[in-house]
Amino acid sequence: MLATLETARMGYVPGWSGLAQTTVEVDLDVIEEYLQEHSLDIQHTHSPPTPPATPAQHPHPHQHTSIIENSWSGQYAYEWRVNSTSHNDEVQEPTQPTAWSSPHGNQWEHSTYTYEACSDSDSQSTSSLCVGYPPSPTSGPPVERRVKKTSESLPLVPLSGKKKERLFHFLFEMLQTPSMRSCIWWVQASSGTFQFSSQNKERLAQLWGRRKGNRKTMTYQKMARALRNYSRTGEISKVKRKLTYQFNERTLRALQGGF
DNA sequence: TAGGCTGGGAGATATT
DNA sequence: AAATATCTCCCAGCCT
Repeated sequence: MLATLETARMGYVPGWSGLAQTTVEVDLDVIEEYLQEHSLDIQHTHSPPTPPATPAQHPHPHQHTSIIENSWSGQYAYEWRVNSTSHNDEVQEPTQPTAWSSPHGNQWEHSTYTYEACSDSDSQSTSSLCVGYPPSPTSGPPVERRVKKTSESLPLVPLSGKKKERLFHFLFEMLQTPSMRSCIWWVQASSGTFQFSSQNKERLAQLWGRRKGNRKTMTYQKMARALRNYSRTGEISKVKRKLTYQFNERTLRALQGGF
């Protein structure tokens, strides 16, 4: 378990490279149960790597696999260290799970939980993004809007006290999680453009709500409202394309750890 | 018509 | 304790 935690926070989980192209469905009940019972414990149930498959041809819709849960200890300010310099355009190559560290050498803990695979018809293009990776540069340049407080609010530097995980952290983490690609994926990783699955966006929202410990169910609509608030700070902007948003450059760099 | 987008605004909670 | 930040929640209206 410790080894798993260690490898997770080091940005590597065995078996991930093979999971990268698996389209899965999040079983939120399992996640919820897990989160309730093992908020910090590790449960790494990893499925054998499966060959790339589009949702339509997904062979094992209930296959178990693992994703990373950032339990967000909140003890220290954070700084992302994501190996991102090799981002491909259009497609996010299977990458290592997000890992971040505090300036004190502490790193956010990750735990893994099990969930079941899912299919998403809407993400076919998407999943093909994952497997065949058709380009989707049509999203065009980000829409610049409103006043920006920009990255003043971005925790690039050590902060004192505790910090809660923010939505864009969560989204970035999900984007780094290959098995979440049925819910969210990079349209153009190099530009920070990402898209939600119209079919699984609610699942992702629910996952966010549960991570935050909300009493009521989080919905995509509410999550999107929070995303729109980011347009005021400039951290994320809406792209003129359905369910598509874009991290601004500084936010993306900060998340990637590249300056 | 449905699904998605937008923005106002009040309220809750965490952080400074 | 007060101010501020960051959502959360609901709503109405618009767009495609």
